[in-house]
Amino acid sequence: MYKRVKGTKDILPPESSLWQAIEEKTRKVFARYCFYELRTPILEPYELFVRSVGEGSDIVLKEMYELVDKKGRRLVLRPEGTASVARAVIENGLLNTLPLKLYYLGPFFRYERPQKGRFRQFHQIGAEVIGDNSLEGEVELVDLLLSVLKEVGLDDLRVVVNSLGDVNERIEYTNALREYLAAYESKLSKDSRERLSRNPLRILDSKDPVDIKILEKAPSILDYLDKNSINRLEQLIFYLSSMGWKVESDPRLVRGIDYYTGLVFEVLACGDLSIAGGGRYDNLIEELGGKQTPAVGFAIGMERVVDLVDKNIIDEDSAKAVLVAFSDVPRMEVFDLLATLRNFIPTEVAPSYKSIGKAIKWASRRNAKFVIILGEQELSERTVKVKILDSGSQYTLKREELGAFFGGYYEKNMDRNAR
RNA sequence: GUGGGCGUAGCUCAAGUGGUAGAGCACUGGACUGUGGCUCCAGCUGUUGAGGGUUCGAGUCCCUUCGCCCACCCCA
Repeated sequence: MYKRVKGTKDILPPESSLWQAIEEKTRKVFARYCFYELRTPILEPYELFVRSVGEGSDIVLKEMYELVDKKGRRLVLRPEGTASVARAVIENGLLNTLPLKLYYLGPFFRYERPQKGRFRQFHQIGAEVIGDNSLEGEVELVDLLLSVLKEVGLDDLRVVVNSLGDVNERIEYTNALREYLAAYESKLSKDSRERLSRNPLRILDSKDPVDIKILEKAPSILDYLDKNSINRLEQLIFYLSSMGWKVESDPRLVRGIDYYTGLVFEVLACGDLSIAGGGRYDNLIEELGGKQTPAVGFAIGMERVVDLVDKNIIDEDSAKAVLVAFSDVPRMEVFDLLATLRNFIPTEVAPSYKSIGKAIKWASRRNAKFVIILGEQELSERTVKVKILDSGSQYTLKREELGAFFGGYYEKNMDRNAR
């Protein structure tokens, strides 16, 4: 027996409907903000992520699915979206039409130990604003992020923001922090000790109680940011709060990907579950060979959203019909009637049972709203019987009358699918 | 990579200290042969995740292995 590979998932009905609903709703919000979809390949060159995410990052060091193709090219299954967007934007010459407001949605891959809300093949919804370094742009992006989450039915949302400053500010702060922590080196947790030389900022994220105690008196990034950076962060908080969002600043918020500069943020739902994150990356595009171009973006973890979302955002099961045809009805008549019915309502045929009762039972188990009965009698009269399962009432209709009968349902259901 | 929990029918789960693998749901048929939901009756479903060991005898004890879940790490 074959099994799905570790960390992957089959999304079955009815859960797949939930995924569809979330995707549809987010696309609608993106459209309202005039963001357009960019679809990039799942396969990317290995080097792209070494350059962008950072060669010392965990993602590159141990989490990428790498493969070598038949010509010896070193490829990876994309572990995140921003680098691909940057690559595509540069490669297709879109830097001449700034600003760009793009979104994407799809599978990503990281070789990690699976756990709640985390898979090896996971799905992100992301957006990037490229070629805009304004405060307004940041406000809009975070507002967009929260609007998407709200649209899919998430309510208890909170966004935490911080600034990592520019390159110089960050280096200065990193040094100060390292110096402070070095004094406590022997008391720090094992993980934190390892990070002390490589990436002391990450220690700020530690959940070890002793570390947290030590960090209480550690220097704050806020002391190393210039007035403009701080001002800007405060304004961002002000505007977003005025829009009704819950925003707070946390000088300890850092992100694990190297390309972030300036603003970083994270969205927490239902208390402290992190479901989305992002930030500004003003140097990435230049780093990847484009001209210097500022940019901000975010990514939402689909699996985490699916976990939290109220399952009943799925549109109530759209009405459908089951055709029950007696076994002596010529098959061509059955196909013909099916085709007619399907112009008006989603329809499937019941398997042939000995008794019509079984067939109706089958239909009701399948949640059909209507049962269409076609037997010898109906055949000779060119009619069908339409039974409404909820009420049990039944009508004899001529075939030409079917359209009118299902007209109301047609508009309600087909319309929705078309959208 | 580290630590913990768990693998028994399609699903949810039983099976005191080792002693004939079971129930509910689901499914199929019948009571009811052109009209569902209720009820009753009958039937179907298994290398107990896999491999090895101890034993007269292992779902149960021991070892190995695989898988799933959870936490850490990291991140969405």
